[in-house]
Amino acid sequence: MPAADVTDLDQSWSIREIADEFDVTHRTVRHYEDLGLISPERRGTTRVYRRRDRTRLALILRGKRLGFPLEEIRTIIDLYDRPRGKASQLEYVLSQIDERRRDLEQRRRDLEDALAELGEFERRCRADLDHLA
Amino acid sequence: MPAADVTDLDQSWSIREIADEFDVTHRTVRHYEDLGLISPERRGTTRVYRRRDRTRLALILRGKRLGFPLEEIRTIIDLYDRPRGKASQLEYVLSQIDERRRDLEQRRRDLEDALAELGEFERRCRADLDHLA
DNA sequence: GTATTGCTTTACGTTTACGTCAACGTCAAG
DNA sequence: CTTGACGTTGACGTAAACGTAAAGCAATAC
Repeated sequence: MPAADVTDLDQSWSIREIADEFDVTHRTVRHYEDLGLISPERRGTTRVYRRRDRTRLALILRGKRLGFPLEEIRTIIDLYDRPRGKASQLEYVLSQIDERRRDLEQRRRDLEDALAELGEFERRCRADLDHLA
Repeated sequence: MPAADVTDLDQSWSIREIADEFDVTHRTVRHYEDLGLISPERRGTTRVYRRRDRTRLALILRGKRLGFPLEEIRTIIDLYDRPRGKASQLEYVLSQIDERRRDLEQRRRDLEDALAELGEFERRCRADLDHLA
């Protein structure tokens, strides 16, 4: 029996299907294509999305949740996909990785701070509440 | 001798001073005021920023680094500042805190995933590089 | 057949987050 | 007293990230 799940390399989806699945509109998906973030195959004029496109879309959406602009997300995705046969290219990619990590770690610090403050605030609120009872 | 640092409750700053200090433009600061995120005193027509405004600005900018829209940031700041004398109000605040925490924790998961992927990618790049040498 | 459904492109509209003038007040320095 | 430096309020511009409407092709549904 043929695999019917996502691990099937030959499986494909329509724009509506992946849009629904990732909970975005088809317009959004096309917008990402306009910006060069995904480039689905075409069957005639119709877009055909494969596993690779799903992976990219997932990366894009996570990047968005993290607050990155689409252009920056594109450079990140391109970084992952860029050919890196020569040492000089690899060195460059490694430097980019380093830059990205710094960015992400700054965000993590901000996030931890925000969560800590939230926790402290909650503690005070609960104390106030206890005091009222 | 009078305290000359930020802990001085009476200290105040001009729009230019805090803009420079937080590395934003005065236009940005005024924009935040238009949206009701900060409301500095006025000496005549001139804006006067105090410690409370600095705290808010810091919160705003961290929110921005985390990718929150300004309107959402306002609801968060208002949450911190809202009067919460009655139990019903405290309950509401606590529910809001819970919602915010969920959001932040989702972001943290995304962030951890992104960092993990980046680490794995770096590992592969370094392996490729070693293989070339 | 025609009608509906789903895909396509083109193109203009909208919201957010400011940038960028313009036009003016005000206060200290020269 | 005029020149700057810094402040003010509009008001319009812009880039990003889509939304939305128009108009058309193409296959299935009746």
